[in-house]
Amino acid sequence: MEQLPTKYNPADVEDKWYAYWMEHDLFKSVPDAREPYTIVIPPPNVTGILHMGHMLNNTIQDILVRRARMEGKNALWAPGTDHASIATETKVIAKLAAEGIKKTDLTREEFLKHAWEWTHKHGGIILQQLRKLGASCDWSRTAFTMDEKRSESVIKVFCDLYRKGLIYRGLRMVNWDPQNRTAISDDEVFYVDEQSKLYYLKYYVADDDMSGETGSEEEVVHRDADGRRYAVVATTRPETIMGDTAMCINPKDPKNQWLKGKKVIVPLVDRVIPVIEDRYVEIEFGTGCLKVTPAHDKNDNMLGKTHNLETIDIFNEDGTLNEFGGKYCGMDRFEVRDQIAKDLEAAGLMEKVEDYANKVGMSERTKVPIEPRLSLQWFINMKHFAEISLAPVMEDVISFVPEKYKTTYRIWLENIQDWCISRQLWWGHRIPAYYYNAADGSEKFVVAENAEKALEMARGESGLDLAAADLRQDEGALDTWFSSWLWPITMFDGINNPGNEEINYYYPTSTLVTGPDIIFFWVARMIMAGYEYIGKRPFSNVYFTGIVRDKIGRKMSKQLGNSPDPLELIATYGADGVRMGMMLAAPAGNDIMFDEKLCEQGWNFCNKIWNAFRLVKGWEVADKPQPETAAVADRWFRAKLSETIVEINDLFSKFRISEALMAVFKLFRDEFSSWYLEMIKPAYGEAIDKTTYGQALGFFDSLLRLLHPFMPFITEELWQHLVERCPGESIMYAPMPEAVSENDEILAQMERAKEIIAGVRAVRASKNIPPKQSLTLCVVADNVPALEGIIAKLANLESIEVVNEKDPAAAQFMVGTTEFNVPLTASIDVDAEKARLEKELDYLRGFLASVMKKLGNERFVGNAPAAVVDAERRKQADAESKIKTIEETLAALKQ
RNA sequence: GGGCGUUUAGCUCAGCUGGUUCAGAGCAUCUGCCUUACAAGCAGAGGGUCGGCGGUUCGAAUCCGUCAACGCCCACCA
Repeated sequence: MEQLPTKYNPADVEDKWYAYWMEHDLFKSVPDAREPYTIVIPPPNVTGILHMGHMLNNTIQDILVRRARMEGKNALWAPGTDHASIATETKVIAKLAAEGIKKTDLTREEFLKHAWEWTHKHGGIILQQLRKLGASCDWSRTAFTMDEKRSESVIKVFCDLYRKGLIYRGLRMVNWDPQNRTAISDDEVFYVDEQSKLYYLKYYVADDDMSGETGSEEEVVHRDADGRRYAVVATTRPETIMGDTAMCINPKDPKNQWLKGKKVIVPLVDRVIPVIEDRYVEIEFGTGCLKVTPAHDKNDNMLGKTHNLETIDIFNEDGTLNEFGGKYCGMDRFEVRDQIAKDLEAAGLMEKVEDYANKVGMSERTKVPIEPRLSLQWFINMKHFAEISLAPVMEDVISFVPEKYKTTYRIWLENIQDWCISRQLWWGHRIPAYYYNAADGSEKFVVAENAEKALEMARGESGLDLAAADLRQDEGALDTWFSSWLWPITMFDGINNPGNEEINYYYPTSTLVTGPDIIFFWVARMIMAGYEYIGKRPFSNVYFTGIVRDKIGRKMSKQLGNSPDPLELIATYGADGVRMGMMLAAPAGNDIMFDEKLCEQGWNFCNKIWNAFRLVKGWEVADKPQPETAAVADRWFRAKLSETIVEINDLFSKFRISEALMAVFKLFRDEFSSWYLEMIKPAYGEAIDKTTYGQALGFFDSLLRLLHPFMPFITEELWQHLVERCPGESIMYAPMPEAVSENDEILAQMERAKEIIAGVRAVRASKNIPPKQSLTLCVVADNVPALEGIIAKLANLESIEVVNEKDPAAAQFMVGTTEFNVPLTASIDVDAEKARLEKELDYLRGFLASVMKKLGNERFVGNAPAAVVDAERRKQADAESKIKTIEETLAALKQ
């Protein structure tokens, strides 16, 4: 053991132990009689790569699962990936584009071939990366949202919900992503502030009799040089005027009363549209006149429905204008905006242009502005799901950590909108709807698990002798979240094979660890699916992690380049160091300010553990009696360990994982290394007794086990070398240490002894006395402090003496109300000592005054609980005693 | 516009149902040490009127009100 290097090198051990764990199938779980502990991984995008968010998230999951395993539970961490419909399709399109291939030139089959190639090439890289982190997933179960079992489940669920009437097809305003040419759900839209323009357009009155102003003086009537009257409409989207089918005013708007019942002419387009009235229009905004484009705005669409307006869709799927765009046909919507502004200006139809700050809805995936668009899509009626999923969370059947997300969850459910689940994409689960022409020529459809069944149904419903070729399957795919919401169920094949052994055993899962950004997308919907299909919660706890930010609080992003490469971090600091760094920065529920220095701290700690191990294993062991100090040290550390275990258990129960890590960290570094090991350390060149050595190894073993969930690699390495182990044995299955009886007395004695030792050390520091020079400690009291031997050893004292008289020439310090003197050979600096004591005295007198003030207050003494009053009396006595001692010392110094 | 949350040491945070864990931890800083495991370390030390103001109370970092700053979520007036 002596030849162990003084520095810990993670690279020497990490891959070795991961291979060992795999080789011995130690991550594997099958149902048995033990209590299960299940975590399903939030499936990362199949072609994604590891980022810091994954590091945090997966470190937490691994800590929880490793701990559960050591607590004797049958722990399973089930891994897998998500096909990420829109994200992957976007990437594949980009890759093909780089090769000069357009998606539109490919057939569905050809495109999917490319997509699968891409998936196989990049798929699962992220899972390989997780192994570097030490993730103890049962890889034999690796699932994919688009593999056979999961796909079958998704289609089944779609058909089932359709038959239950919870899925319907409808023509609705949806968020259209013109780049990917697909609808997306409301949740996939994000709004950005944009500095844009507000264009004021002139809408001339049709068939104007040019009569003078009638009505009130408040009316605002515009006239051109010829006296023709026009209304002014403010809009941010002049390019949509081709789709205008009305102008709308508020019936109560005094400015615009004169427009009532009139018709106006759409500028440039020259189409005549009616002026309608609706209270929806804000009188104060712009001119109070609103152009209504029912095809291209959600609210306009509502107006259109109310007022029976015509709907003119002027856009193609890709955001260019169609034939209704007239001369702008074929141009992109934003080009048209610029061009039409110029044309309006030239035609004298633009009153003015103002700067205007507004928000624009963007597609989360492609970052292009979404286009509200009327289209036929598939929806889930969410009312039913909201009903079954609200109570469990509000009543803590499923507990959210931190709790604040309960409110977020409730509000979302209370305002829930139907979920648009169809996407005009190819990469994903294809919608199992089949269209055919009925006898009257109209298009009908059936929903079925497969084409054969669909054909059968279509024949039945139509009465026609349809052939397979007469059916056309819906071209669209399902929203990715429509498969993810089943993840905790389909992981155990609970849809295809309800009530199977695995679903019965592993479901409900224990804890879900995820980010609050997908609380609606995923967490809420899993709860819905869980209750709908299993009738039980999908998980007991949801732990929401924070967002990983850089040390100055910016979100990590590729653009900023402020996101470190996780694998490089692991290469530099070791997985254990990085895991500790992540956890140190991650208090529950807060965003984490990641600083690489924390990983360094993690590695430093590994080094500390390593060197403590070198020390202990380097001792020569002899068969000789145990010294009293070592026996005391053993009793004390046993109590300290128990105390910390209780604390850690409590912290884990509250998911305060970073605090639990801090507790183990301090236990190891401060209590074990700095105190315990120093207490039992044999004198130079001497051997340690067998008893103490065995106890020290036992403590080391316990500490490694406590640390293992946080730092799996170094703990396995050292645990294996601590004593002889059998092949296949692993700390992964060593039981988590449990608290034995606590011994409050020795803990208190030790805390006092530490203060005394620190007092002597402070004297050494201030007087420049080398640690090697032994000293005498005088106690101005009736007896020697407890744990005398320990104090003498750690403070390097040749004796501890009880004295009645204080020694004015000695260095002095107090612990509690007891005074200690350290006689010195050299004379002390009287002035400095006086100044120090005066300062102390000032503080104590102030403190005493505040205590006396309280005790002098009748209402305090009368109203406060007796225990509190007693405590104040004790403070008083202590302070008085200390003051007396210091005054005496000062008096002695002045002589 | 609506809601939620945050504000405590230079930084990141802990302080639950008011009073001996009440002003704490880690990091950073300063001082001294290459002490026979570790200088990636050890031993000491300094540092905050707990965002402002008001209130309740014998007593407030803690409860209430109010203001301010910041963050997040939802909605989306063209």
